[in-house]
Amino acid sequence: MSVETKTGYHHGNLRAQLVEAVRVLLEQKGPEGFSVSEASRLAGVSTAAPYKHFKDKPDIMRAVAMEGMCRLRSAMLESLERQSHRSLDRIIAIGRAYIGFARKEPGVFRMMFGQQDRDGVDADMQAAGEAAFDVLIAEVAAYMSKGLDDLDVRRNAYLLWTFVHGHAFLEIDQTMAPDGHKPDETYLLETITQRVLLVS
Amino acid sequence: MSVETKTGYHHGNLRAQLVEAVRVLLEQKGPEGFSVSEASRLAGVSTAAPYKHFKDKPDIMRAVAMEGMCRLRSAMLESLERQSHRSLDRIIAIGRAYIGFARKEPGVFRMMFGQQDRDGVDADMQAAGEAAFDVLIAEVAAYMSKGLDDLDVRRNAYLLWTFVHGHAFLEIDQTMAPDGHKPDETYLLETITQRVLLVS
DNA sequence: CCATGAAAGTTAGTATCTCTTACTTAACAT
DNA sequence: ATGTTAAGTAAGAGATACTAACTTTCATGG
Repeated sequence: MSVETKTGYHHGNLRAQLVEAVRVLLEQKGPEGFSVSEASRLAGVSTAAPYKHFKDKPDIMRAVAMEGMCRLRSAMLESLERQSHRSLDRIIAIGRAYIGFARKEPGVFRMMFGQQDRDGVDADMQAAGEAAFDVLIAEVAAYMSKGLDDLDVRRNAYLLWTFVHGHAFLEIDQTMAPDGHKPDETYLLETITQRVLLVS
Repeated sequence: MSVETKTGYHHGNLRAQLVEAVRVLLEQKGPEGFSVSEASRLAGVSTAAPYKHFKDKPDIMRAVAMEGMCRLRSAMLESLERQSHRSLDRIIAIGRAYIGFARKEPGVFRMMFGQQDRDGVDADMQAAGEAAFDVLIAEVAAYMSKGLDDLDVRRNAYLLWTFVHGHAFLEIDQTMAPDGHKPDETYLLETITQRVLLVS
């Protein structure tokens, strides 16, 4: 968790530690509020050192986003372990994991999605995003007893995803009223899951 | 549309023109890719001039976001003009306007939501966001023949909003597959509107 | 066991950016 | 006319992103 400082001349672990430092700063100060220099100081190296591992600042941000997307997928998978086979609860659990991640690391979460730099998204990032989405697809397919490529499976999974994604964003950007107007999250998850999966 | 340059010593319209210049640059180069200096040059003034109108860079971004939120609300309202009274199509039209705005100005759209700077969102921004949401609330209330503060109205409106918001984001961040997997938008809007409003 | 090449640091420096200070211009109210 | 003040400018401090050129360390083959 803490950012360990280096020992000798060679750091040995700088790349990973920079990503971690940037992650921490991103959450603390927001996307505009921190610098590569600051991350370097946190890691205990000179301000030029990062450029041995990354092309430029966006390249670092991409690495942070990428690592976040992998962790999101892991969290989604993990949430399934405590759920019984083929119940709606499995899908709700995925939604909770997704929203939980956004709440815990809003800075990284936003970075994971707002990334494209000129003509579209990085291919690796897109693959990672699809891998996370595939976790949901698999559960929806299992619940509906249909194949992974079935059109209704993909449609329903996408509907569920848009809902959870939208709620996660509205939750971390507090554009909604301070709370008074916002429905209970459990109610939301159960309702939307039912309306998407039980009606069709 | 174009950024007119100033005439005399006093610009006369600098504040508005800076907001416009930043808006253009934001769409062209992304949130990290432009500077206040650049916007100043676009407007034909010195790089110090903006600070007569804005406290700092985040203050400018806030103004851009604010102006965007007002335009979004206008677009939502406008979309209703062509719809007959009390039909589901009115709600679909609002969704289309919302998604259309995001697609047309993804940079501003992201800025409108990812704004909070330390302890929450600017109060004005929050009010503007709620004003936009209120357009949807009013239509849902009318469709359901219930009051604006009815719990079911607010729940359903929020469900619809999360869906459209999530879809808008996934659309502009192209985290999904290039198109192949993405369901048709008209299908999505109609389906979700029906499942939220017809089932309950 | 040593030489050598590459990986991964460093220092120093450039161009640019944000924002401040002190000064200047012009518009307007009285 | 004149004084006040809003809204510009110029100059500069401090920080940043990134590059170039140099240095240290490690790993590896002869």
